[in-house]
Amino acid sequence: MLHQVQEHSLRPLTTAHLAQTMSLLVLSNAELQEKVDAELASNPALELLEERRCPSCGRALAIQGPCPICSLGDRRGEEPIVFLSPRESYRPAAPRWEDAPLDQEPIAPESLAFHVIQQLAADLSPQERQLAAYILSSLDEDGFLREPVALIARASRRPLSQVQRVIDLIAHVDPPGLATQGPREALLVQLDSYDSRLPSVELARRVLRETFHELGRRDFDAIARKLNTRPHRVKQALEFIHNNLNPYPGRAFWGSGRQPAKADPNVYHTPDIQISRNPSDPDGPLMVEIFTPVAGWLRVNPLFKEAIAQANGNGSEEWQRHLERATLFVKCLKQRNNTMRRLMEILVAHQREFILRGDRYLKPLTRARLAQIIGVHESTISRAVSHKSVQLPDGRIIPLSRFFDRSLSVRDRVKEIIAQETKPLTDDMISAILEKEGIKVARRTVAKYRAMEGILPARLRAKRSPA
DNA sequence: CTATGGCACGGATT
DNA sequence: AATCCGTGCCATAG
Repeated sequence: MLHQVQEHSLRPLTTAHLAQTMSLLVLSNAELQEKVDAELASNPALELLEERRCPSCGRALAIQGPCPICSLGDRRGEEPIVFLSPRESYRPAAPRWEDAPLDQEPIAPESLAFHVIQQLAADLSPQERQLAAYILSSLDEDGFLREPVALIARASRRPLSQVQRVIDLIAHVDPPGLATQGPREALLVQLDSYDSRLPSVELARRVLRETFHELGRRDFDAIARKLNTRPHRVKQALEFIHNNLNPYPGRAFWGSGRQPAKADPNVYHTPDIQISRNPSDPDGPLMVEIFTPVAGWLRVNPLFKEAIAQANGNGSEEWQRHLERATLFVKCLKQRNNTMRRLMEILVAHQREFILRGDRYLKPLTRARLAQIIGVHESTISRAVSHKSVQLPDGRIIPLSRFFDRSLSVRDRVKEIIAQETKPLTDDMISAILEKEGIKVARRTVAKYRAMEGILPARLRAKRSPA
């Protein structure tokens, strides 16, 4: 029998509680959403309260108490502001282009389409610009072109080859992979910007072309068999894809959108957490929004509780079970939120430079160390970190685990060294340069970093091609 | 002969 | 206990 505890107690009540808290903690927001929906549907003791909005700014609130932004006052400094936030309030309205007329450019500045057209303008004839505008206006929320090319050709009365050419151009400019038919094609297009002489790149291409289905199930062995390679090479190739490519090119740009029906858990589409600058104080505290799966909030229905108390004992076993389950669920959610919140507070405070200035500034920090700081078990942090994605102020969506990437900053430096070289530097030389900067890495390791970033070895880099 | 990639080992991390 | 990661050694391509 559950007994009353204080509202903010973090102490687990029962082993069941502990187990469920853990199981909720690993879940990404999307996964949690399903769980909550299911629970809500099957348990009458659970009640979803209507969402509450901040009276002054209209922002939806996920917690009791005042709006975290409005009650900010004039907080300065670098301590991040971390708060929970119902996803709905953050989803910027997706651009609606479906009604865009063909004969004019219905393109607002700041929009994805504008961004693309800008890059393309010089290479397109006026005719083609119109066509591009039309194509861009037909993209779905993920940035994919679901409409068959032939249809577009007919609608716009242009030759198919021209339509295809424009699509290809669009696909190869900034958010690369835009206007393709789906994640697979998007990834393939993005692969084009890497050199096929790199083994991982070539294998990645084959994986996507020939074994996309198996890829979805992360079945390394099956892929390896089908492609006649070893599983560990497949793993490398997939790692490459995972680290360097984005299957939903449209999302990174305007941030978020509706969850695709079939979410690939290994891929980041819509973030679980969003970090942004405070618009009214860009150099001040960072705002960290941890999305919650429901708008409004969840609680045990007090009427239900009361009804049980009155019906005391007569055949209400099932109700009793519902009640306990609901109480537990709410409690676990609360604890999950709490853990996430504390995690992000420390993490963002510690990695502010990384968040604002880029990969180079990621400071080394292990999950174990963080666990020590917060005072929880390491496995708790591991769970909290896995399956989560974060959107940074610059719009990039990255896995939360990247905050713990030991080699990220060095890899970034390696990239820069190579970008600035006048003649190709060998791995040994790069290793030496790094050593002078106080970074001690073996030559072999430089080679690995290079490969991870999709950079060719020195001798194949002979010709520089300035953009 | 030199630069690089493959493999495997051992220590750290999860 | 399992996995990840940096590194050393060796084979090989250039």
